[in-house]
Amino acid sequence: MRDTLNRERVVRAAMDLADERGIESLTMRELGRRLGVEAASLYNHVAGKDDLLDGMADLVVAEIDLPSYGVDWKEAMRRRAVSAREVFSRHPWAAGLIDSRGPSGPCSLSYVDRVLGTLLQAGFSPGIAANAFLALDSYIYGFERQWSSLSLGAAVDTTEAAEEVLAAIPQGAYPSLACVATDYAAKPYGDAAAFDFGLGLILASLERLLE
Amino acid sequence: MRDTLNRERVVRAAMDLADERGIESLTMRELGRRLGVEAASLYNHVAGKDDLLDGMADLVVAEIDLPSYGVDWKEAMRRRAVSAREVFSRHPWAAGLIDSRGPSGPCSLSYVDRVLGTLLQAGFSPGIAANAFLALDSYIYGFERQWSSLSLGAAVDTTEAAEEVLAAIPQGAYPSLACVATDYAAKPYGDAAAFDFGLGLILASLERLLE
DNA sequence: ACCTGAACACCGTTCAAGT
DNA sequence: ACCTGAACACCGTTCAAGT
Repeated sequence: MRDTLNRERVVRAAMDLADERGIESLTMRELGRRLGVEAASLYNHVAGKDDLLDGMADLVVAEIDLPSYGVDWKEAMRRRAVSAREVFSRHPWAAGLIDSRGPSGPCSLSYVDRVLGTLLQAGFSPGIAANAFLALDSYIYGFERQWSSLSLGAAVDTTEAAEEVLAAIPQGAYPSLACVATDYAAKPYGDAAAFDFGLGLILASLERLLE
Repeated sequence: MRDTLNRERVVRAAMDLADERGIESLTMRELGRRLGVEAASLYNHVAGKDDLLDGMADLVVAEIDLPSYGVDWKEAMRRRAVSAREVFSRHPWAAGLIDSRGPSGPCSLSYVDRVLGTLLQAGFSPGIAANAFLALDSYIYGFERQWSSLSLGAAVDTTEAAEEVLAAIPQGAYPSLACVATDYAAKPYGDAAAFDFGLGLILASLERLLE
């Protein structure tokens, strides 16, 4: 259909398919169907499914805002963390895909270099910079998957989700969980706010390390 | 073979298979082969592959040491975090499996309840306890996958890994990455030490929140 | 140069038939 | 009660054949 197929269009279509129907629905055959072509034709533009997944991972990393060298290190780390979380929220399959494949693509490498560069420039030693990077990315990559695994399935708003939890709990069992869920139902918050809380904890401690 | 098959044995064998050959090698047919039985026979003990994966997730959570109520909250959080990381290191497929399925099993629920209970008892408000829990678990669940995605593939010791990185980098590109890798090659550290660093950052900030 | 059709080895799952 | 054999609808991938 419309113009001829190429690698870029194939990878983009794969990302859309994964976004809409989940990564487990991403199938060479289904992707071909969506592009109006047989599955076998995709092999003219992509070496195989592995290559397709590599392409998706690299395009996702490219969506994350890189820290610009000018700004304060803490603000730079905050911005790129927030940007990464938004990307992982748009593409729930992305975090798992990236860290099952390692930072191989050129986008990933310059991402790593920029983050480490910002930390070194701020005055962290190479060893601490590496550790700080790992701590931040562990949190960043872990957060969205943790968040979405907690908010159970189909609940429309977050208060409803908390009430679902409460309803599913046997009376009296899990009192602390019930207490927290009740509190949450009264004043719910979103994933952006929750993410900021944990991010602030890590950044505050890093700042103290610098003094 | 040896005795008759049952759900427990099937789930354990699935975990062993996933540990040894990767979660993507876990196949009903391969699992049957390993148990000396046709794939179809497994359906006598397990409702399907989804049920099998649920069983694996629950057994993994059961391997994590629960905090005992007696000890100081910070020490309790540290212990359960270290225990969880060890479990995820033994079972690299576990973190992804658990947070793609949500905390449904009874083991997961008492795990959540105990952690929240410890935080509430320490004096955190329900809202802060929930946020602290989420921050800690995002880090814990994210760490091992991040770590193993960084240490590229086949390097025997960690120094060798760093040298591999350096060799793969085009001369002069990625200077900060090269700097950190060189430093790491001189004095490498293990995953346990790296995990402790980030964990300490989060716990220290939480402690300050309590004052 | 790109696409199709058919094939191959592999999945998860069901079900009648055996013991 | 548990297992087998065969079948079904689905995978990823290859390759000769078409245009």
